[in-house]
Amino acid sequence: MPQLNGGGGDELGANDELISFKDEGEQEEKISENVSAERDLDDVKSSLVNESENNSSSSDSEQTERRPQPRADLESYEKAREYFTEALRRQQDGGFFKSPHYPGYPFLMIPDLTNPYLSSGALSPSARTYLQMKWPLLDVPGTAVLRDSRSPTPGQLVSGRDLDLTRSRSFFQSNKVPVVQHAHMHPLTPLITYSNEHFSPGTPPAHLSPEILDPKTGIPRTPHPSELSPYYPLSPGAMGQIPHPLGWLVPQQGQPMYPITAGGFRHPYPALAMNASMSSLVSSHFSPHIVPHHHHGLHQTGIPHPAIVSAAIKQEPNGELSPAANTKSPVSTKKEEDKKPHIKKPLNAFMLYMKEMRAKVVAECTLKESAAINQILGRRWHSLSREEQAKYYELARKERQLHSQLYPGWSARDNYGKRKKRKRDNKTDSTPEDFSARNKKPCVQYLPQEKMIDSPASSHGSMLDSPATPSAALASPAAPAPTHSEQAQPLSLTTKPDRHHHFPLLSKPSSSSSSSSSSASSSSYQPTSASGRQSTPPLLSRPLPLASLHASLLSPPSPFHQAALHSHHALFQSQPLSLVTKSAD
DNA sequence: TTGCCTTTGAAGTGC
DNA sequence: GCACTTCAAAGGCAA
Repeated sequence: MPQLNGGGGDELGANDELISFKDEGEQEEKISENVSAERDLDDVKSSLVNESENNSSSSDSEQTERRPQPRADLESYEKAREYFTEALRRQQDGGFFKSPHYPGYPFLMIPDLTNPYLSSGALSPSARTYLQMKWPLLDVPGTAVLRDSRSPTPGQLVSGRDLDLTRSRSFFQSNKVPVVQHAHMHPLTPLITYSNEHFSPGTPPAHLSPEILDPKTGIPRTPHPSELSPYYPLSPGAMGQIPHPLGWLVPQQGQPMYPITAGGFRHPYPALAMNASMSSLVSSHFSPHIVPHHHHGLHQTGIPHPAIVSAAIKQEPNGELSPAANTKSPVSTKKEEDKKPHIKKPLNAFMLYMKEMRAKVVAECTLKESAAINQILGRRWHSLSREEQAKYYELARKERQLHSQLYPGWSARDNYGKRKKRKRDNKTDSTPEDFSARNKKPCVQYLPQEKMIDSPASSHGSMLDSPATPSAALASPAAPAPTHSEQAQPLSLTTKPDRHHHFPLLSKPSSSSSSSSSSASSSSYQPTSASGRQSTPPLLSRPLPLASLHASLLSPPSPFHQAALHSHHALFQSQPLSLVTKSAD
C-alpha cells in the first residue's frame, strides 16, 4: 500500500492522501452518507419489522411513524455539513493539510475523530490521546476549523445544551466527565462539544505548544497538567516509569508521561519507546518542543484511561495498582484481585470505528438502540474503503501495542469472567432453522440471485477493504507484525497487480467459527495466494446476519467497492452456491 | 438493577 | 491449526 509506505514518497503519498481527504466527492459522500444512514435505518427497521411481522402487521404507516427525524433536519444537516466541509477545505487549502506528517496516518479525519469520542458527550481520553499522539499537529486545523467555523454563528451552531457543556468544562478539568447524551444530536454537535470539551474556542490543544491559551483571557499560559491527556494514565502510586511509545510525547527530561505500575513495568522500554513507525511519526515532523512538559510525575488529568475500569482507582486515589497481589496469601490475593483494576481490552478497529461513528449515526437518525446502530455501523464498516479501514486497523494496532506496553502482564484472559457470563442459551445447539428464527428473518429469499452472488463481496466488504498490515513502515520492526493487522487486500487482485505479495496475508488464521470450512469467500480471496492455505477471512468468521446482508446489498457500494464487487463477482461465480447456502442459514 | 441485544476484531481455550 | 468463546463500546429495553 504505497500510501502507507513510510519510506520515500512521503510527500507524494501525503499528497495522495490529501487529495483523498480533500476529495471533492467528500461532500457528496457526506450527503450520500445521510441518505445511506436513512437507508440503513430503513433497512434495520424493515428488518426489525420483518422479524416481527409474524406477530405484528406493521403497516407502512407505522414504519413511517418510526422513521427518524424529519427531512428538515436532514436539510439543515446538509447545509451545516457543507458549511463545515467548505470551511475545512479552506483550511486545508490554506496549507494546514498540505501533507500528512505521518504517512501511516494519512487519513486526516479530524472531523470524524471528533465525533466518536464524543458519543457520550465527552471526548474520551483515548480520543484525545489519539489526537495528541497521532496527529499532534494535524488537529490544529481541525481545531482551527472548529473555531473558525463556529465563530461566525456561534449562537446558531451551539445549542443551549452545548453551552451548558461549555459551562461545565470545569467538570472535565476536575476529572468529572459529564456524560451528556444528545438525544437529537445536531450534526455539528460533535464538533462543538469536542471543542467545548477539549478545544474550547481560542484554546489550542495543550500538546501543540508548551503553553496554551487561557480560555478566559486568551493569554498563553503553561498548561495545567489536568489539561493534558495521557494515554493510559495510571494512578501515580507504586508506579514505575515508562517512556511513552511515541517518543515525541515523552517529556524530554525524564519526566514520566505514563507512569505505570511497578509490577507492570520492570524497565523502561527505550526500544519500544520508538519503533520504526513511531520514529517516522516523530522524525522531523514533531520536534520535542511541541511536547508539553510535565513537571511532576503525577499523571496529568487523573482521568483514568478507558481501558481501566477500576473501583480501586476510584477508591484509591493514590492508585495502588498492585499487580503484586499474586505474591500474597490466597485470601488477600482475592481481596487484591477485587481491588485490582479492571484493565479493559484495547479496542479493536471496529470498536474504534464504532466509537467514532456512533454519534454520527445517532445524529443522522433517531435510533438510540445500540443494537440497531451497531448493525448500521457494521454495514458501514464493510462499506468503508480500504484506506479508511486501514486507519482504524492501524489505530487499533497502536492501541494494542501501547496497551501491551503499559500492561505487559495483562492478558485478555484476565477479563474473562469479569462480566456476567453471557447467556448463551441454545445458540450452539440450535438448528439453523432455530438460528434464523431466533435471530434474523431470512432475507436471502428476497434477493435476486445475482445479488446473492455478489453478496459476499458486499457484505464482506471489510474483507475487501480491510487493510493489509497497515504498512511495512508502520509495522514496527521491534513489534512483531501482529496477525490481527494482517488483513487481506483482495482488491489488490484486481487493481493492484503488484500487490500480490500481500496475498500471504490472506492466510490470517481464522479467529472463529462457522463459515470457514465451506466459505466460498475464503477460497476466492486467495485465488493466487502463495500460501495456498485455505484461510477464513475474518469477516466470514461468523454467519452474516441476513438482515445485514440484505441491507448491505442495498447499500450502494463505493466506487472502490464496485470495483471490488465486480472482481469478486467473477471470483464468486465459481462458488456461488456455498455462499447462498451460507447466507440461507 | 441487571443482562441482552448487535456489530467486528482480538485473543484465549480446548481439542 | 481449527473451532469456539469471551470481551471490548453503547444505550435502549425487558425481566
